Amino acid sequence: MTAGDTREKIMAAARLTVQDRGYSGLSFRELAKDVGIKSASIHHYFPNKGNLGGALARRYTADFEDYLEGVLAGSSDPAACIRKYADVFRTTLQNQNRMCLGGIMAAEHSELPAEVRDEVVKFGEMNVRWLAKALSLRKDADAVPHRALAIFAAIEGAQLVARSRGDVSVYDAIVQAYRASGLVP
Amino acid sequence: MTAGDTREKIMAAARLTVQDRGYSGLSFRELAKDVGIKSASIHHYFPNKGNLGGALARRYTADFEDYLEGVLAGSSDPAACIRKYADVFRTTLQNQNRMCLGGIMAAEHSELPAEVRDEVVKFGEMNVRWLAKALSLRKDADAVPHRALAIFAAIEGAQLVARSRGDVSVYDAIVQAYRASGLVP
DNA sequence: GCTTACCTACCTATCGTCAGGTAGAATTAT
DNA sequence: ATAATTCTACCTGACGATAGGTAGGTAAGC
Repeated sequence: MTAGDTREKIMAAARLTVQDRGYSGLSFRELAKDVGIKSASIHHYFPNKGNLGGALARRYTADFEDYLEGVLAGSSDPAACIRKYADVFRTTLQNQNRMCLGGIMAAEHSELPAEVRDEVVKFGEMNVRWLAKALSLRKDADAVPHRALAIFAAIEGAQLVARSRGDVSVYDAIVQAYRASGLVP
Repeated sequence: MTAGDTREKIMAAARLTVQDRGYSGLSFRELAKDVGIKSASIHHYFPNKGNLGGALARRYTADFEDYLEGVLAGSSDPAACIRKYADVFRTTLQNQNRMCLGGIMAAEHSELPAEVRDEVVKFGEMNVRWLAKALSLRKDADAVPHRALAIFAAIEGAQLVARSRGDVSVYDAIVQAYRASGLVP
């Protein structure tokens, strides 16, 4: 097997599980079964669950940031960029009613080891930073940092509510209302 | 002990725990310790965890609805009513960084028994119904149902993000931005 | 020969749940 | 009025399942 392959498989499977069942719902035994190894072997790559959770969130943030930078590089229209941003959360919902890793982990805040909590905060900060950049593409934009934070929170909330209903069209309706109100460009 | 007193104590303690650690974080043994009885005794009042969770969410919805009806009875200004609505979520955060029961349970969607899921949906529906009533106090209000849904989602998201940061002022900043954008009256 | 990448086997802790018991209050029968 | 019965509100003590984690072994590759 290629070097680092198993580690990647573990992270990929773990991410999908956490996005569905949360960090608390992630178990080494089930994860090992998904990957095709034994649970003890996961400890070869991640000494403990907190370490795995932290790595997961860090990677999630990095991957998302990469994608978003690409979006920003390909368009200078805030509305178009933020539409693509919202589409990511929509796609996640469509993927078997999954949630944003940062969102589901935020809800689990009090059950999280410190190293995971820190990464969840960083994920949020990255989102807000990017949204602020996207908003700033329009020269007359004002109150950018607060508005970026609000859009991030609103999108997370839309996903949360839509997930509880098990209905992507609820997400669409909410985001549409955000646009109608002027919150989202 | 007064009849029904223990049952009420169980529900009160369980509600606080779930608002902090989620439905998955609620254990019969810890709950029993909080109440001052043995874990097996909880089954005398609630046959199983799903039943307790359902009862919890139902009560949470009813209590909140009672409060909100009072708000609507005391004012005919949408902005004032919805400010009081948002203040409830703020107070919850101030109560040791707790979350709305409906919000935290929504994140746990895939781990929830059907009877709890149903109550979570009903909680959301009640919120949206009330927000629609509050918005309709202004005669020229339009797109009321969608806007009500959007406000509910946005407030839940604001609470989620603020909780992950452990900072109520983040909630305040987000809600302020909602108002500035026109989403929230 | 040492490292890497696994494995088996086990540990301790905790989970929801249940069978069965008990003291006392309430109800019913005589 | 008293005795018999049943109900309420708990208890003890255990069940099987599952959790994260660890010690130590093995087989392959450099």
